[in-house]
Amino acid sequence: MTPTKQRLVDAALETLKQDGYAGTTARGIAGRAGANPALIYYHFGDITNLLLAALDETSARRMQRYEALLEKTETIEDLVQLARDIYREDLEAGHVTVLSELIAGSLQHKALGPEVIKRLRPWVEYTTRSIEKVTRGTSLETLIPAKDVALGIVAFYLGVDLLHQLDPEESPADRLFDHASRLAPALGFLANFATLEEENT
Amino acid sequence: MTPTKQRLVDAALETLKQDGYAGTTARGIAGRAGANPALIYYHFGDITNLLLAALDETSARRMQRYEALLEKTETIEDLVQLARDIYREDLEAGHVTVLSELIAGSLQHKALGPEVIKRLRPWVEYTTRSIEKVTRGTSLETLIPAKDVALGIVAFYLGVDLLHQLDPEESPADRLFDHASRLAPALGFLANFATLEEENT
Amino acid sequence: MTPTKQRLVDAALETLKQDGYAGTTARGIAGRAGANPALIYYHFGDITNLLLAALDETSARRMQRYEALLEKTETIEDLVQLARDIYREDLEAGHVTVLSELIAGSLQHKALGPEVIKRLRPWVEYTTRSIEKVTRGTSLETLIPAKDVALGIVAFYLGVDLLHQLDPEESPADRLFDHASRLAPALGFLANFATLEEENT
Amino acid sequence: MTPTKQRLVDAALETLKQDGYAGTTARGIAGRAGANPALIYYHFGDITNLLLAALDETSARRMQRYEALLEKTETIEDLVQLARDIYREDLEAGHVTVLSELIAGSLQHKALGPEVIKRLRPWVEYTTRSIEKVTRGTSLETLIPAKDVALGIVAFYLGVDLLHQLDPEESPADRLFDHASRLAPALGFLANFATLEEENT
DNA sequence: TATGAATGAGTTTTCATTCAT
DNA sequence: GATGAATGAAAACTCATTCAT
Repeated sequence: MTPTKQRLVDAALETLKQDGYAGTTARGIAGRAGANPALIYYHFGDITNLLLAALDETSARRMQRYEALLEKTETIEDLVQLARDIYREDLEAGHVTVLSELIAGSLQHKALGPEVIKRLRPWVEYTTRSIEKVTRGTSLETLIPAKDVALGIVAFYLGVDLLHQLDPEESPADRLFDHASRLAPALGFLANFATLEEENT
Repeated sequence: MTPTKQRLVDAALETLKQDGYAGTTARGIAGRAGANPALIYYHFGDITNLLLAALDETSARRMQRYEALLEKTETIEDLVQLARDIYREDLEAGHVTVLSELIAGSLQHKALGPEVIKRLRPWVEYTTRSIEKVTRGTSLETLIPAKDVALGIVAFYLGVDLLHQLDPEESPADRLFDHASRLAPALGFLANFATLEEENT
Repeated sequence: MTPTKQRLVDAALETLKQDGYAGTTARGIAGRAGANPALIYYHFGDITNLLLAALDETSARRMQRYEALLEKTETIEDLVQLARDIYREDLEAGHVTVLSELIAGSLQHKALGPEVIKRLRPWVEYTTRSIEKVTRGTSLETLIPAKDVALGIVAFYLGVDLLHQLDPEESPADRLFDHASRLAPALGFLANFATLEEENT
Repeated sequence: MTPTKQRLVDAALETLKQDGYAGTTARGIAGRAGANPALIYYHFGDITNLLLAALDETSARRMQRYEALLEKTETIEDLVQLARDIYREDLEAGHVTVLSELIAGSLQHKALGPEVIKRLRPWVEYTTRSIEKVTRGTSLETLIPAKDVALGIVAFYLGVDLLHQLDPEESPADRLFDHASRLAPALGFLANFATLEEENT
């Protein structure tokens, strides 16, 4: 990847984070990249392609990093910690904002939707795998399908990020993670109870 | 409110739902309302004001309706049902989409943010009250502050709506509500257990 | 028609004549009309629509005038004179240039072709009628179908105009009309001869 | 001529035929040639030069071929047949389209005009020679100057091609050539008659 | 209240062309 | 000879907004 192409990708990410999808223009991106707007079309064909390339890049980088973190995750307590680490990093870096802005924008630019879906799928799978890993062999495994929980968690991340865009002070996530950490051990107990319940049914 | 104003408000909501914040233009709204674009400026000053007026209206209507539903909500099981009813109605009517698009758009139009916050607050309060109502007197009351849970639930709704905009087929919420219904009774038990835990700490 | 709309139409015609299809731009037209380029889109939707509106107008004006001339045309000699009068007027006013440039441009803008065809048809019909009028009842009537000759004449006009665009000095038409005037009486004779020929076959 | 230059020339012709002058761009030509756009400037200086080189080439090829055909042309009937053969070949190969598009484009690019005139002249001369050859010694020789007729025929070819660009189905030429074949013998007779006429004047 | 016309700044995108390699 | 990157100008078109009526 040419240095200029890279700068355009970085600038596109930055612009999405700062100005949102509706505020992301070729001029804005090129300006931030210190490049000529025409280069966007030379390198990417159109703006949407650049935005998707940017999403690809940020996704690949994060996935690589988070796969490493998943390696070391074994227990539910670990998982809560992993979720919290990822949350912090993503929020600060604005990764989820890029995603939520592209989703919001996909109403206007219908072609965007399917492309974003493609790029969201690995994250749902990652989350599913994470859940399966720590619940495997425990009774939690049968309580709720990991994939459903995963989708719920992804939705939750997106929503929290929206709230954070709106009001960085009022972000509920930190406190919720505190509570989750506290309750994680109990979750194991609930699992057993739930299993008994089901057996009694 | 004159009929024209009303038509503009309705058209603004419809446009936000269909085309997203980035695709919402004066012409588009006026066209849908069968009105002259200049009327937007005559009646609302600018587009943003119209969008906020639209958010006000849809919020007021829903709040009135949902307050009534809350009246009849007494138990956790009722609450799960209430959550599910609201979710269905909101999703189908696109109420949450209006909100999430305005939040996404608030990155571009910075003045939008504070105004949206103001209009989001009643919903967090409503959710808080709902939780408090069904947990009052139970040990759940002390487990997690209702307001934190409420913010989490609002975030979850926003996120689910984003996913639904993206791919209406893959919406996770229905299945999650099923699981929640099933687990609601267990939640009561967890509450007691958690309380014991805390007493033991 | 608004004065501004009219000025845009006139400016579009003028621009097509002076700068050709490839040199016809929104700015150019608006500049000549002393109007804001955005008005083209306000009034006509896009440039192509304006060009077609211009073609409509110039066609309507000419058709009205030339119908009047046709009224007084009775003999072959009259017809040659009519052809010459129309040729002079069209060439000087650039009417045919508008047409030939739009035809040339229709290779680039494929949607243009069918629209131009529609607007060319009345001229072929006019020419056919003219020929039929002066040959009706004579043996020329059976010699060559009037419609074929008409299409040939339209083609000839277009070609002459192209040559005239290229080199106004070398235009062949004036001399050819002289020859035609001289030979017109002979044409009557040829007609009879041809008929005899056919009868002998 | 290097293979690349040749490919650029061929691609330029093809682009003119397919997309017209207004649709002919450096990228388009280079793309069709499988070459880098910069090569156009390396080899030809600018686009216009390439287009003229292309016109030169196609002209030279056709002229060589058509000179051979002229060798065998002796009578008026032969000439009508020659005209028809050339017409068919040119129309199918798009040779005349190249010419008419360049003429149409010369309104925009004023420098194009004189260059195209230069390259058109040999065709007028070729046509003049053709007419002179078959009329030499006959009374037709004095009827209309061959050069005037030649210009008229060239104009007609250009016009027919324009109509053919517009609507390949409605092309009038085939039928007109049929009529011309039929009437060619009569033309000889007209010639004599005309001569007598002139003598009587 | 309502409208049609108008505007200026902005949008995405394309273009011919240049240049370092 | 050939290439990929780059550029500045200009293209078509859109937008929020204003204003006279």
